[in-house]
Amino acid sequence: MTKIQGARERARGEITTAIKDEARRQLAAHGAAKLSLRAVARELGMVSSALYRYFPNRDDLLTALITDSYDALGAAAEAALAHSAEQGDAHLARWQAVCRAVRGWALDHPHEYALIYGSPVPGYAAPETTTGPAARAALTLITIAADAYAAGALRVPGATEDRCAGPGAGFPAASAGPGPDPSVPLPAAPAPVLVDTRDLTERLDVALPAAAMAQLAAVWAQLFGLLSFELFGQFDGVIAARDEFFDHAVVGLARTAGLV
Amino acid sequence: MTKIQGARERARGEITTAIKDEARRQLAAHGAAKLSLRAVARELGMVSSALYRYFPNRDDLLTALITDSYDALGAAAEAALAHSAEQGDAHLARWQAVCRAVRGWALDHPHEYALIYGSPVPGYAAPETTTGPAARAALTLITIAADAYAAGALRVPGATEDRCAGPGAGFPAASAGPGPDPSVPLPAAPAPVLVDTRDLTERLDVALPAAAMAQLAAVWAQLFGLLSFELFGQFDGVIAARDEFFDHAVVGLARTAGLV
DNA sequence: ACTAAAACAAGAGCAGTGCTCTCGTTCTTG
DNA sequence: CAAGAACGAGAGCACTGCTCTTGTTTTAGT
Repeated sequence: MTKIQGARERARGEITTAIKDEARRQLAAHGAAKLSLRAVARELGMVSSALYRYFPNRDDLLTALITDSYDALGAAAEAALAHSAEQGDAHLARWQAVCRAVRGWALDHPHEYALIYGSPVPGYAAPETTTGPAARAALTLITIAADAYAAGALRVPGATEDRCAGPGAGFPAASAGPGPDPSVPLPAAPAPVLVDTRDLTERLDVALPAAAMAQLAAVWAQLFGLLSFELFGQFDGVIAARDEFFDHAVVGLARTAGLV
Repeated sequence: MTKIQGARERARGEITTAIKDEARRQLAAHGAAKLSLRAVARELGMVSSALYRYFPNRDDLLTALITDSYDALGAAAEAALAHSAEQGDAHLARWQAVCRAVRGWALDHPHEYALIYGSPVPGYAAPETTTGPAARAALTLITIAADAYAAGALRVPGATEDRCAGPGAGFPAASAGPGPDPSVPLPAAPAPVLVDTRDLTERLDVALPAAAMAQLAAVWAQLFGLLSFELFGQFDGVIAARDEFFDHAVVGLARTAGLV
């Protein structure tokens, strides 16, 4: 009972990737909304109906492209983190490296970025299978924060006694000056949010206080606000120095995340 | 030579708004990508070709909807600011009111939000006419920051000597504690960014340092990262307490903007 | 008040789309 | 080797955005 199902399955795999490749090409050329099954089939030298043997409908082809995009973004983020970590970069430098990698991938694949972080296609709802790859990129920043927390280099909101509540060496508490210094004791997220983020830390199995995870969730979303504004033309005629603007904003995000 | 061009022009205006209303209805029902000129015409009891007398093509109808959406969002933000200001709210409270109003509008009109802040339609480029209404909502937060700056209640990045460089009463400088307190002297944006934002302050005619405007631009984009994540389903299964999460993130944004 | 010109609604038509069904053919497997 | 599944090809349906033509209505100039 050799499970080697030979030429047919192999051909099916090849044709499936060929379809996705051509679809990605059309995506980059004409955008997601104009992605046409017929055009993909025409370009591949097959008839449109034959394509339905591989993808039951257009939305399923889009789903495949979406999961692939999430995976590609996650891989880029993980590669950046690995490279930065093996160079012995500090936490902030790793954070910047990952953010730059995410932006780099987005700039290189604007249509795929729009596919996963832009407006969802109308009737289409992303299936459960996309949540895993979607979390992959976010997990890189989360692990950086968790590493910083373990090293005692993460400011955790709401921690008043010991501002740096990591299990490692304590962070020296700054004696408050005479004036109001609103930035020192960061306000913690309200309780319902902490419930959500505590659940999140357990599901992701990361050693991080719920308050820190709440900051990370907000920062993660805000990062894509920057990217979407840049990619969707909202900064046109407003910000010209895109690289510098992004880098500066990223250290601000690191600050709100509690990173040094 | 009375310029009263009577019934015809009036009818044209009425039909134009009727078309846009029906298009908005279809937008909310089936999404932007499925907006069909034929369906709009059918619902209005006219033939599809007659619609082209009012909008030369589908994209121009979309453009009209986009400008209307920007205007509606801007009006909502301005109304919230006016209402908050006449109640004598502090700067932070006004900031929260405007952000809540923006989110409220977005939640009430998700498809219109996706139209203006989601992925752009493929071949379509927003014309110049959209930049004005697009800036309207942003201007409300900018004026709040400018008011705070005038009142000496805005932390300006890079201002080391007098941390609060407003023309009003000085902000008491906190004596730095023994430990590193990274949050007190906020790093200013790099020079090329400041060039952009200085130009922006001049064009918008607001009395605000370039460094503060750079923070505002980043914060403005980040605000829509939060909204897009919520509206586009990126928070599904992650954050359940949406209101509290948003409110908490908004005060964080106010902090990075320098608001108290 | 009459006429030329502009604006208009309607219909037919074109090229394209997603998707379904049927028809032979080819490959896999018991 | 034969039953059955998978496959490519084609026709066809209902729909789309858009163009062109036709005849009617309203406006504007004399």
